[in-house]
Amino acid sequence: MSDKSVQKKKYIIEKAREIFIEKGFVAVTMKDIVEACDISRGGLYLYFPDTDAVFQEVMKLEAEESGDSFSGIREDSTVSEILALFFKEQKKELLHMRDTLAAAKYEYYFFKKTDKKDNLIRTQMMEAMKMLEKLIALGIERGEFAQVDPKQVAENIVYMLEGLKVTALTSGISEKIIDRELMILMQRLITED
Amino acid sequence: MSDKSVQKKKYIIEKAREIFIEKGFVAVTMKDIVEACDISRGGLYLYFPDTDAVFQEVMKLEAEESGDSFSGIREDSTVSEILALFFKEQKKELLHMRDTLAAAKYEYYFFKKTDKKDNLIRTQMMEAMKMLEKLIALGIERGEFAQVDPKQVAENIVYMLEGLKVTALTSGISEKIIDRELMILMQRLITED
Amino acid sequence: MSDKSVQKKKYIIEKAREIFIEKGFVAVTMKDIVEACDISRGGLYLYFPDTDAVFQEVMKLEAEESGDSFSGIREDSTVSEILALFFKEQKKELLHMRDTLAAAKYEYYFFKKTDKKDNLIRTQMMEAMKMLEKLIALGIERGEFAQVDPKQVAENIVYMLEGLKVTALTSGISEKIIDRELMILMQRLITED
Amino acid sequence: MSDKSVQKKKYIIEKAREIFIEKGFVAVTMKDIVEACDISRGGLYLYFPDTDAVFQEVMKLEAEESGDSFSGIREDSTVSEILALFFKEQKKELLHMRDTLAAAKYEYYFFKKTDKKDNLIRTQMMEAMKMLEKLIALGIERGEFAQVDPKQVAENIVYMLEGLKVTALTSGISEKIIDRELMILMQRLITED
DNA sequence: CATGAATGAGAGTTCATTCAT
DNA sequence: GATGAATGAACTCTCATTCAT
Repeated sequence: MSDKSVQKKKYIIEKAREIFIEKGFVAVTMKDIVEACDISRGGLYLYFPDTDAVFQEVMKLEAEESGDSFSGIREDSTVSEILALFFKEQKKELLHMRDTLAAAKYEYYFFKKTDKKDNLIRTQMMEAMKMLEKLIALGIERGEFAQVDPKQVAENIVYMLEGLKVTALTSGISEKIIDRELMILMQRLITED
Repeated sequence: MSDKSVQKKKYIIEKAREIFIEKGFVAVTMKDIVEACDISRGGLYLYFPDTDAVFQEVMKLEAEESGDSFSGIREDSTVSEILALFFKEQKKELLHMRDTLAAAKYEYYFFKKTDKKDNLIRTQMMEAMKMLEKLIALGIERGEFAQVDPKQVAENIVYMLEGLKVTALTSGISEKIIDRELMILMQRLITED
Repeated sequence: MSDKSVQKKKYIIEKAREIFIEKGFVAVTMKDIVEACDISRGGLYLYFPDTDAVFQEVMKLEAEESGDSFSGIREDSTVSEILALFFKEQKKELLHMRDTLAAAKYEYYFFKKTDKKDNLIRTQMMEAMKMLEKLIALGIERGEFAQVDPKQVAENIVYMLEGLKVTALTSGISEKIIDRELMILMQRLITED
Repeated sequence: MSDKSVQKKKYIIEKAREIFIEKGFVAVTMKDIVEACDISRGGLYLYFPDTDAVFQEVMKLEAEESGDSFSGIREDSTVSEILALFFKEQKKELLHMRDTLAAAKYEYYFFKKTDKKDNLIRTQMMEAMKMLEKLIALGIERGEFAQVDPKQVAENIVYMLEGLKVTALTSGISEKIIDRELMILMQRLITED
């Protein structure tokens, strides 16, 4: 694919992303994307065969870009500081769930009979779990955290975050509650059981 | 509405429920419902103007029927027993999320700009929270539970349950993990902080 | 299907027949049929899923209607007279092949991987062969025809008629030639070998 | 046109031929040809404006190449031997009609309102007739054949061959029947009337 | 010459919705 | 009330054809 093609494909993905955020996955038509991108009817099909393919690429792009996280970490940060940063990011996301692909992703995976292996939500949850597990283990090692089971606590955190996310999407969730729940999660690490 | 009409309406709602479980909310068409019910195209419109209206009634019916819960509670049950029963019910649901309206409900509320007041998910979460809060307060009063903040713990439980539910829907969740997470929730009530 | 539906279906088939005569099979679109029938886009799909289905019914109707042949036969006709009538019909058809479904049928069967059993062209050829065979056998019995092999001559006649038909369609064929070829076929029966 | 151009054009024609054999004439698109040749979309248009033009050239090439027939004829062959060779060639073709352009050609001429002069099927039929006529006349002269009307018998043979061809395409035809029908044609020349 | 991205016309198909019976 | 035929809007998808490079 030529350089220009790559650019155009990326442009389509970015435009489509906005639509998926707004309308979810199922409700989005190829026509919606065509109109958003202001390209011709057939033009879109040069790049993607269906909305599914577009959505996959949208998710892929997002996954790549989110790799930039934790850029604010300094070498000499304590584990608590890093974790605090992680929760801060999570809070930011929770406050803007409506401007996020989350709902579309949920929709997509609710009804896709997709191989468990290439389930992005699962993959990202697993990655988050592993990252947290390592971090917690390190915190325990350094004496910052209580003697908890790192893996178990990591999983617990991730499930709770999912709960907060989906609640934010369906019912809305206040900053106060977010703060409180995240606080509980953090304290559990520090508090002696 | 005549008696026969009431019956027919209920019949439609029950058939439609199966479709919403299978296909979610957005993907379901009036045609799907007509075909599932084996009624005439025009016939459905006598009862419901669109899928939205059908889905609302499906949810309403389900809410009414789920009121039958806690039927297994005996007068002399301890609070722990009641809570255990509640978690047992939750576990059962978590193991069969795919045969549940949950995904359709999420889908529905993700993209409905609906009045916060008639958001059934919210309502049901609130009810669950209040019920749990009272139960926990009672448990504390009776000395069964530790001195926790009933409201806060109730909310925490509900959010975690949401997290497990949505995870079950998108990625699947093993019985082992369900057991463990529910166990953690229960222990937190009993354990001395 | 209601009486009205049956009427409408027949109406569609008749209109479609004209189009198939004009354009063959492959080139005809559902849109062509819709426009010829002056019905709505979706309307046609209530009756037929695709052009293939329409064409099948067109052929079926034609097969039924062509059963009316040989209505001019009298009880006391000689076999020669009957055969002459048959050839007269064939001549009439050969002179108007362009107003016939023949080309569309050929097109249809050239590229359809259809079960040999439900191949209408084949079926009709076989029927014609059998009919001719019986007739010739009868003619021999009655002493009208020479002692030929009825089956073999019948087949020969049918293949030759196919040859004349397809030639008429691709290159045109003059009445003179038709007369001569049909004459040869007839004479072969009468002439002593 | 440069030498390279000529080569490329021939290459396209050969590839296109395969497609026309497989799909007939009407169903073939410029895209089909482009893909079969693995050339650029625009590239094809440099050589041919539409499928019609491609098909014409395909037929032209084939006509030229088929001129190689009768290469097996020796100077001292009898007319019967030459005719037998001709029928042998015909039989071979009849047994492999599906790997032949015949169906596409029929399709093409069924619906082309083309000038009778440049109708290749007609031209080729006429040539075959003339060739046969001469051959038969020669056979009669040499005393190999009975005193038939050469022109009339030649035409008769050609029409019958058309009948067998089109039957082979639509319904299939067994080797046994081919043999018998060709035998009948030959015998008619030899047998005394 | 050659490429292949881009366009837009047009065919296929599905459904929400209406309405005569 | 109930039916289901009919309509037409909306979407999907494919190609012939053009054109900048």
